[in-house]
Amino acid sequence: MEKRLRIKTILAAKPLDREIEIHGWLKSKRESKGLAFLDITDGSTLAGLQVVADESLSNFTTDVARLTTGCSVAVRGLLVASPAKGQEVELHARQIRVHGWAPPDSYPLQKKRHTFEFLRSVAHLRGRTNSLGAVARVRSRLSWAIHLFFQQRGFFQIHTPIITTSDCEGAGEMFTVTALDLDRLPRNDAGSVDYSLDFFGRPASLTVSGQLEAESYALALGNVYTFGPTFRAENSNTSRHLAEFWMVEPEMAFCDLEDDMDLAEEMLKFLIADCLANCGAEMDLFARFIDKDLPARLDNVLQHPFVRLSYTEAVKELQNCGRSFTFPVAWGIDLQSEHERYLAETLCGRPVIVTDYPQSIKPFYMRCNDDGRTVAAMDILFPGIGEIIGGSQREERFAQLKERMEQAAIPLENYEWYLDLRRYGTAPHAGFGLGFERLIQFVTGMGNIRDVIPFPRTPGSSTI
RNA sequence: UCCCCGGUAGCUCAGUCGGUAGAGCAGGUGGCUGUUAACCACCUUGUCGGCGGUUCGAGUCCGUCCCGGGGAGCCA
Repeated sequence: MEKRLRIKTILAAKPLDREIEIHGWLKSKRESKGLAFLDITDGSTLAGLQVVADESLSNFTTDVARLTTGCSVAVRGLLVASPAKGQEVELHARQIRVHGWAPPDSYPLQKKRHTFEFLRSVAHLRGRTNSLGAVARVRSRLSWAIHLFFQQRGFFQIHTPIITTSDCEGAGEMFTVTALDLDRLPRNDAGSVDYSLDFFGRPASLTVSGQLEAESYALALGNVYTFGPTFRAENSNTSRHLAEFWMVEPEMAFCDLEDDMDLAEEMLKFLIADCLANCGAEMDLFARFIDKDLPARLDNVLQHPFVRLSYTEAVKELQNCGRSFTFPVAWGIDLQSEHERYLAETLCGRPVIVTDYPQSIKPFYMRCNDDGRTVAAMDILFPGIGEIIGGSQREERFAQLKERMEQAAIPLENYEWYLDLRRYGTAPHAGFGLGFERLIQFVTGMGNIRDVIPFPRTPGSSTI
């Protein structure tokens, strides 16, 4: 007898008229006289397996009749073709053992639709629902597909540090990491905290980006990528922001902005296509229950080249489109959500890459263009979700980089190592950052980023 | 952080002009040899987010705080 067969395997192989054993959770139960139909899922796939139980089971009245949604069971029986509509095969139980009960007066999940808002309050259980389980499987697949994409192309994964002692990485508020006793902080003569007594002998934080460290290894191994957690202490309360999220950051030596954009576009299309090919059941669920337009929107991304337009062109389009925006458009301003939405959704109707932003609104490490007022930056804007990728060609020229850092008041003493990359064997290089959860949002159609990560961290909220 | 909306049974929600609490689902009991969100009958379930105020009377009106959602800013 086959033990511990997973339902995904059973539904694919359909080992008919064989005795098998499954383990899973009861999704729903339907009873007639002396007969019960149990829908069992084990998490391996969206679909459940129908188990047919009758009174000949020794524990039919003592156990089987008392089963409710959420109970975990082991079922041993014969897999047969189903005589009724709705499923191809079913398992005729010869033995049912209860692993664990789920008292219905306290178990929060019911045989009905719950709001995502409610499910967030039971984050430790919500993976058992169809939709959140599907999100978890898609997330896992996308994670794997990211490694596939880069490894197939000869990129090396670099584990950049989670704890950083760079004062400023130019990407938002940081979480402090300390081993000091916060109730009894050591002070120096000036009255400020004496970090020389802290664990690292200097201030430390959680990383807001692995880019700078990735640059170091790009200038050693050529093509590298990072994929790990990232932390921002911004007080952002939106459906697109987390305090802890996962970011993918490729970095390539001997690579310009054009190559960077090509890679980003190829990667996004690869990831979407991979998900459609390998998570069919989950994608069908999202199309049915989450967003009816999802298949068309994904197909639209796959079928067309992304529109590429410079910031200067984008500003002209926005000024001449005849719309009045809440934030007026002028060359030099940062594009607002309403502007980005117009570009991606109305003007182009597909992903747009906006390039060559004004130097004044972008970080110091982006490469200055020959015009002296723009930098070789690119943002990829997706319809419905906004910025999903931000990238640039990096400033590889020592003098120009040092000047930009001084202008931006970056403490050079902490970045000598970064300047060394330009002092010794510098090379043109470029990279970008992809917000992993935003990608999952786009692929699944899920509206709130808190529902595409198992245990979301947001301002004022990190239950579990 | 700002703007808007919301918080009523385990869940999803209704609750009129201020007059004393409702439905569906879930759960329980019974019925039905094959159900598919099973069905039929009956039954159970309340700190109306907290505190304060107005009123003869507050789920309803006012103030305030807490929590959640949507949007904005910032970003990925």
